[in-house]
Amino acid sequence: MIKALRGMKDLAFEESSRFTYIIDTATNIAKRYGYSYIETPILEETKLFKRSVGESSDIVGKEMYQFIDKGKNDVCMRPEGTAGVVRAFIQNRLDKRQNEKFKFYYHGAMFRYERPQKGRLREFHQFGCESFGEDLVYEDFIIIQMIGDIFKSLGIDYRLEINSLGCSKCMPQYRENLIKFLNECRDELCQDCNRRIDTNPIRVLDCKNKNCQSLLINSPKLIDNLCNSCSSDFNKLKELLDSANINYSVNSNLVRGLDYYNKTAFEFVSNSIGSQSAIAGGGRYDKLVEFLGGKSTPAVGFALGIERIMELVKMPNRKREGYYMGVMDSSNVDKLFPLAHKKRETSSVTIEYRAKKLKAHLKGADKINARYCVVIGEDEVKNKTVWVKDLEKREEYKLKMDEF
RNA sequence: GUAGGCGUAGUUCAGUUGGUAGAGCAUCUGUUUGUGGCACAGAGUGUCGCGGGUUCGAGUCCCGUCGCCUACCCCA
Repeated sequence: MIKALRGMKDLAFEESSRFTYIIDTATNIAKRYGYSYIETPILEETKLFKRSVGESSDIVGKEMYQFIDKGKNDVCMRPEGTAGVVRAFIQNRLDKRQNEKFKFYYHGAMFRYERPQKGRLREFHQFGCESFGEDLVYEDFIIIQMIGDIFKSLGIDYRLEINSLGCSKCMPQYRENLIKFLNECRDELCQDCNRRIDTNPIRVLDCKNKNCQSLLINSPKLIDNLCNSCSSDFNKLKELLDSANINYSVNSNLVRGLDYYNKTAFEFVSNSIGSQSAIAGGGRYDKLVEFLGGKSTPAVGFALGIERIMELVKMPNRKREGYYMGVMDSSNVDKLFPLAHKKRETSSVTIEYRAKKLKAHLKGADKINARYCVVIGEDEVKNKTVWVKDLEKREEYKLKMDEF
């Protein structure tokens, strides 16, 4: 038997309806916040991700679906969504329209070659938003509020953690201080952290190792070393969240996995889906557009992990909907087709081609959760009528075929 | 890549010290005339993941292999 590849899944029935429900809900809310849809290719030049996500990250270092295509291009399947959107933003010269704001939402498959586990697949799906051209911290707040709206609408409980990663003024200095601190306790830190000190020292901060965390209690904190601008933006953000009654906690060790973030960083976390608990993450990335060759443009964005959210979402109760049609004598099936076609202009219709007893038809209609069970039997043929039962109201009636 | 757990019917699982393969759910049919969800009765379905080995005999024991799940790492 041919099976789907490891870490790749089919979604059908109840699962696929949860999947589309999440996307529909997020889409509606994003539109209300002024976002419009952008579709970008799954396959991109490998360079794009190496430059944006960063070669020090595991995503680029060892998790990409990367290959040489038949035209000898070094390509890879996107491991995340932001880089492609930024590339499209620059390629379409939107960066040149400096006073305009652009807001895009997207959703689609992302690929990372990792060992699958709960909440982590090799092909997974994200819904995300990217806002370009706004450097005011208000936009950071509005984006967080929007994610809050999406989770509220989906009936999902979450914890919000925020941090500031500083900017090119305050980060380098902090980074040096941190490296100095880490080198002092190097021998006591775990192996992974020792590697990270050289590759990406900021990442040591969110090491899960308990021993490392206890050593880090005394590490210099970035939020204590922010420059004036970063610090006042961060305070403003907290103030806005407070006044909007959005609960959050400041996690000074919160680091984004991708290198392009600066200033505001946030993560929405759930306690009830196992180890992979981040259900949304994002922040500001003011340098990325310029870094990818565009004109300097501030930007903020986020992404939701759809599969992780699927574990949490409470679906609204499914209502009875549409028509089920059947006959009691096989010679009459043809009579259903024009009736069904007419109803399909506005409703969903399922036709049972096989003749059955009335009881079996009612069961069939019930099983597919139809609102109406429509049956043609002996009497109906004689009188040119159809028999209709409203399965919800439990009422039945007969209609002339032409009036149906 | 590492560690632990698990692979038996469509599905969830049971299967005692090795002795011809089981249950619930689902499906289909019936419970006398054309009335759903409930109840009752009946029916079908298996390369016991795959390959070796031990044995008169293996779902059960041993070895190998593949797959799935969870966790580490990393991240949404």
